[in-house]
Amino acid sequence: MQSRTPAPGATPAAAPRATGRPRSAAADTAILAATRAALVELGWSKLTLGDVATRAGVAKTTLYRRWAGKNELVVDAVAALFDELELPPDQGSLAADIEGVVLQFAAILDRPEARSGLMAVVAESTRDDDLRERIRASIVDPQKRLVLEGRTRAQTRGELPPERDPSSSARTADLIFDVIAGAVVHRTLVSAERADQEWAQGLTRVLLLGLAGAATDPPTALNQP
Amino acid sequence: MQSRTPAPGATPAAAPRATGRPRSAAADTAILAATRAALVELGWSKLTLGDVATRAGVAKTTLYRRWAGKNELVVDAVAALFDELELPPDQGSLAADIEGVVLQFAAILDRPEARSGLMAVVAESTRDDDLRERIRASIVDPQKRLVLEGRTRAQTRGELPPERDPSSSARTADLIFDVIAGAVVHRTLVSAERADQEWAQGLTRVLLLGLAGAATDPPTALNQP
Amino acid sequence: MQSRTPAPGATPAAAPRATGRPRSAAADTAILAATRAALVELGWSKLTLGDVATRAGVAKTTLYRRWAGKNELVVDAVAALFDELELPPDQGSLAADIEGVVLQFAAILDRPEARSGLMAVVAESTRDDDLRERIRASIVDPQKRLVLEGRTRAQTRGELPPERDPSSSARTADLIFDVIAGAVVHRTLVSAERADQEWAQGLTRVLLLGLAGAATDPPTALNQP
Amino acid sequence: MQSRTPAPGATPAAAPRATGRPRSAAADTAILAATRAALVELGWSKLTLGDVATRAGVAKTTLYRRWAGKNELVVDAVAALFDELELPPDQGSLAADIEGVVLQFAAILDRPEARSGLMAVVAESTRDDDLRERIRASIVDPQKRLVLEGRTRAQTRGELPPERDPSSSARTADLIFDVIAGAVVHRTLVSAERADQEWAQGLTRVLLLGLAGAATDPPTALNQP
DNA sequence: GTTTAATCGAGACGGTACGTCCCGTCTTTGC
DNA sequence: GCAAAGACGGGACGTACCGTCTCGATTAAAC
Repeated sequence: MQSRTPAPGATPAAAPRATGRPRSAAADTAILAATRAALVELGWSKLTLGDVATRAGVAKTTLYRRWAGKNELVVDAVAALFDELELPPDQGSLAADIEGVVLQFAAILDRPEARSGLMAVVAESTRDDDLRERIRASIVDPQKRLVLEGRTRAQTRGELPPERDPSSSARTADLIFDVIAGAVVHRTLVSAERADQEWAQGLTRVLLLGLAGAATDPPTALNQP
Repeated sequence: MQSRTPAPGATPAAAPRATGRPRSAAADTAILAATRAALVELGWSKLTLGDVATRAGVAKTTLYRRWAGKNELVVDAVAALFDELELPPDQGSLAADIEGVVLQFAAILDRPEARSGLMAVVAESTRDDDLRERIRASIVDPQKRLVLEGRTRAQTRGELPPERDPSSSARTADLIFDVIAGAVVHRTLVSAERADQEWAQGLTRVLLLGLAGAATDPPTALNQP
Repeated sequence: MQSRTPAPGATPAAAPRATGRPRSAAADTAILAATRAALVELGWSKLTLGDVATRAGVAKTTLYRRWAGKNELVVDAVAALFDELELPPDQGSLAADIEGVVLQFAAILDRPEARSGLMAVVAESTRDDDLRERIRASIVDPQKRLVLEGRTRAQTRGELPPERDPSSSARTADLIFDVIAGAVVHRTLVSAERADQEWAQGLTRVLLLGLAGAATDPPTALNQP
Repeated sequence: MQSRTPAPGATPAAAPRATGRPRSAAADTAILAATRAALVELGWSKLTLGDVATRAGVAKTTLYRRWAGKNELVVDAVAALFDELELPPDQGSLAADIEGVVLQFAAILDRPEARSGLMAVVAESTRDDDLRERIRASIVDPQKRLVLEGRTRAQTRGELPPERDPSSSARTADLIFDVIAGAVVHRTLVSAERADQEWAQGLTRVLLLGLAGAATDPPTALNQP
């Protein structure tokens, strides 16, 4: 999770240092919480690391010892919001599962610390490959997992046929993921409308019908009316 | 286009001031071009207004006389990229029209000045209603127009039935727009993959099949398999 | 007087810039006064440029625009104390003149802003030739002038013979100056005793007798008893 | 020598603690040597205690356990340079003795670790009485001893009359000491010229003639020419 | 041979000041 | 009255050291 030093909890077997005063684990928690609080109050652009340190009751140096900058810090702070992201208990149908995912994502984007924080780091990531990889690993991939789990469930239920071509299958999953995540973000942040249950149902319907048709029709058929 | 003073070109008849040296029209062009160049070289976060002024061969005061700040300036600079957005000549089918829109939007997002500039101002707009309105008026609405024009064309062609319920119709158009724009953005910036023709075809197919089904099936049918 | 930019008042004919807002002359005065006040209250080592700027009612940037650092600033601030250094009106005798110079120098070193400020910059100057030259020009040379004037007066009065060998004459003046200034500094700062009138008379007596003897006796006589 | 704890070697009888790991004697030596090395390389103002500790191969805590701060450490480090200060074997004349003292002091001030270190702690001592006392005890008094020894020798030789008034005698010794030390420091650090043998002879001559005259003439005679 | 206690290295900690960068405003001269 | 130029007060940056603290590991005298 840290940027400056490898996460110590990730590999408990390999302790990189055995000497010196150990880092305070409480500091990490306090800093991330303070970051989210500052995001809510001030937004990304007015958030300062000095202020975050003060809120966390921590020296600025402690903060810089763990994170390389504002971007990395906010990614970790926002990523924690996505840790609660779980595919809800089996709803009995693919449609209900998709709708659940959409609403869960919409609920996160309803939180002000996610709204400005998330888009801001995405904007920064357009010029920083490390940052994009960081976002992918700690924010995007956990979401994507839900899409893949949902498909597995649907296949178990028999709603979807088992996959034949793995590469085409991955491409489809990517497309669905971009559509779901992209639509929710665009609706919420650009169109500035709530992604409520009715809207989620509409999106789900279009997606399911589109996928059902795509599974049967040849891909090029639609371009030849 | 300006933020501080109403655009002089818009209403040439009503000149609010008649004395003193008139504002240089060339300065506006130079400033916006310099802004785009700085976005390409430096990205949003490292772009400074002082640097833009220097690049444009203009004093900082001149810049502040015309724009209220970085956000407003970048919105105008990026908005100019969307001026070229046009529904291409009738391709003969709804699918081709949609695909054209998708690719055109993808082409704009391929430009580095759009990538970071656009997302950054969207992030800022989450805490600034004026800015969001500004973005909507000069960037989002021109895109949305394409979706509406495409539907009209398809109705003229007979591919789509004429609208019955105007409110449901608007809701559907909004959904499509959020899906298209959101998917392209997510694919391009978050997943960091090119939105090429093959991908555009896949998205178009899902969309068309979804819409076709949604037009016939009752909305709730899918939730009751 | 400034370090960053050449003193504009020094060469009124050559104006280096004709455009832009001119520098505030009041700021210079306020900053130097604030520096002396901070020296009195805090001493050299606890003096911070940020604090000086605050006391002067000036931004830190304004201060850095004019001086390169703490050393240069303090040299100028202390140098102003030496501007008042004047050979007092003719006292009628060389002894009285010397005593006057000693007491005047002692009076300056009695001020706390001079005590720590002066020695600190001298210490720094041991590793910075520019700084030493700066000290020489604005602090030491004005003092030295008094010694030379005093000698001229004494020659006019007939107390001292006119100079024959200019180089030996300069060497003697340097020696006298090092003795006077060095003794006052050492007495005041190292021995930490007041250089009062009684002490000044003692120093003056030794100096005059030593010089009178040196003018008559051959230099090497004393080493051959 | 230490500041934090009483010097253990000074009073070997009174050991305040008898158990636990004893302090490393080698550490003291290494730290003082490292301090002098750092003074030579970096000068006073850029010398940091962390760097000294690293150079000495010692933890920062070890250093702080023995010295209270930079000032105290540097005083001890510089004081060691004055340990070698000895009145050279009897040269046969007061003049030669004085000249020897002057040259010996000049030799010490020729070393870069003394140049900036000494003046810097003197500057600090203007606001710290403990520090001044420390400097007096470990640096100034050893020098002063030479002056007193030189006078005793001269009296033994018959060059100087035995003292009659002890208080006036002490005053004269103080004056001579301030003149010698002050002149050498001023010549070396402020005038930035070498205090070589020729200069030392000049100073010695003035001093001896001055003292000889002062011993015979009434003090006030010179003010009434 | 244990115990005991102060030492050692290492390095994280809460702080303070640094000197720089940029902000958005202002005060000039000149067109 | 606008434009270029640049100084202004202000705020945040990221870094360097400060002097303190918490670690586990020595190390020698006391038991």
